[in-house]
Amino acid sequence: MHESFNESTEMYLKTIRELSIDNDLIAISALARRLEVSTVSATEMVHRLEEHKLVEHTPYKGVQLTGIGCQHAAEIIRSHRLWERFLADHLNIPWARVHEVACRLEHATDTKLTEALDAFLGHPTRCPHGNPIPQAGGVLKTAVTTTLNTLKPGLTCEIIRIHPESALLLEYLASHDVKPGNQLHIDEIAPFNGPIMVTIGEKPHALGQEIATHIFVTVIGSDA
Amino acid sequence: MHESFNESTEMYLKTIRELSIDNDLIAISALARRLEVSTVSATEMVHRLEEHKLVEHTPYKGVQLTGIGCQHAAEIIRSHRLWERFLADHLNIPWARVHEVACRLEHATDTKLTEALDAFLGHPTRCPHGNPIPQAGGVLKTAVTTTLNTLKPGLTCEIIRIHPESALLLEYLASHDVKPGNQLHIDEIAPFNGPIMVTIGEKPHALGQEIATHIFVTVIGSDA
DNA sequence: GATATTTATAAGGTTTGCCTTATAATACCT
DNA sequence: AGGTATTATAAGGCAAACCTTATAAATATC
Repeated sequence: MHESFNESTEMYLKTIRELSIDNDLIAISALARRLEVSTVSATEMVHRLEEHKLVEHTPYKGVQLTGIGCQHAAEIIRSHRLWERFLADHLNIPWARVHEVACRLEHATDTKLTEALDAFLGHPTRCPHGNPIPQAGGVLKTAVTTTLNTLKPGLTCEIIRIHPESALLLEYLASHDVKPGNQLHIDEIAPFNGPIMVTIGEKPHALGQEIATHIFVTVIGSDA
Repeated sequence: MHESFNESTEMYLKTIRELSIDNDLIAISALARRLEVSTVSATEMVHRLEEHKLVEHTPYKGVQLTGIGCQHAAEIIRSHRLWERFLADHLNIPWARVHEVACRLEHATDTKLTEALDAFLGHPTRCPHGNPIPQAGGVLKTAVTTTLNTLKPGLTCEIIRIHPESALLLEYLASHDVKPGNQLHIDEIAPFNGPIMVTIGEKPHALGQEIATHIFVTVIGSDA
């Protein structure tokens, strides 16, 4: 039970796990999009991963992680989120930046290091962006949340997590006070997939529909 | 002024700097040996580095770092040694292991992260193996030391640093109490490049000549 | 100065992960 | 059922860093 596969392999495993809810099938096209490679390249790589028994590919349907693949993906995500905590809490690196730094560190991190880091941090349960940190065994507990794009005006919510994360997205959200723990009121939703007008801490913000799919919240009240 | 070159490039730069005292010429064969690649591959790579103005190659003589190359090497070594301090002091990873872990982390570390880490650690000056941590500008101060293999029996020394480091070497040294700060008495030196018999904290140890070249000490006393 | 050793170069190969373009197979929709 | 869109495969290529084997050039040694 040692370390890492190579970085590319790890990125695929991690991305598949990030994109799938409950280990459902992920379209290779979606995977390719997120990894910023061509679908041909992604297909090729998926074949390689399949040979290593890390994923299963159902042609024309999608990919999903095998047990080993899933376990390994969890380890990468675990180390990623622990690093994020360290970077944010101890090195004072800005909330929006820790993600991309952790993206690099995660591939240089073996199990022993991950566990040492976890102990140092006092076994945190969530990353700075609100996402749960898988446990050493790969188990992950997710709170019941909704994405902002599914809600109606008049509701007040607490921001719980941002997912999936990306450097650009986090930078944008940080500049609009969209961070876990903050309260948000849905003022209005413009028609034709227009922006969602919200208030966060007295300040109004307009959030696009696509961005809203990354914002997980729990409803805590209603105007009515 | 951004980040890293690729890992391979960084390994070459770092190794050249580690092997050279005072930026003197390093034989490509020595470089190849340390990097565990063929001399042909090392030569090839040196040409590539030369094109990027990171090294200068004098045929049949050796390589040396250019200003930029040297600066970059210093940054890698800086981050390496800072990581070692973090791993040893905060994560309680064993003295002999931190080197190889840091070897991976260093390539995932940019200048901002390095500086944040430096501040967190309180600007340490030496790694756990006694080697000086280059300053942000690349400046490095080395204490006046001798390697153990150059000394005569009857001398008492303080172990100052282990250099160059490698996982195997450190593991061996750790098991023989050869660590910076410890005192060492040279009991006897066997003929024909035989082992150096020493006493460290009441316990006798036999150290090979090659190993002795990695042990830097200062003489603090003599039997006579 | 001749020989042995070290160093450099040339030629051809491998692996990994990516690319593009083109075509074939399947799925989805009306 | 037919047409469009998606997905898969085939073919050919590229760059980086390695490899081996063979030969040539420079240096070191006797």
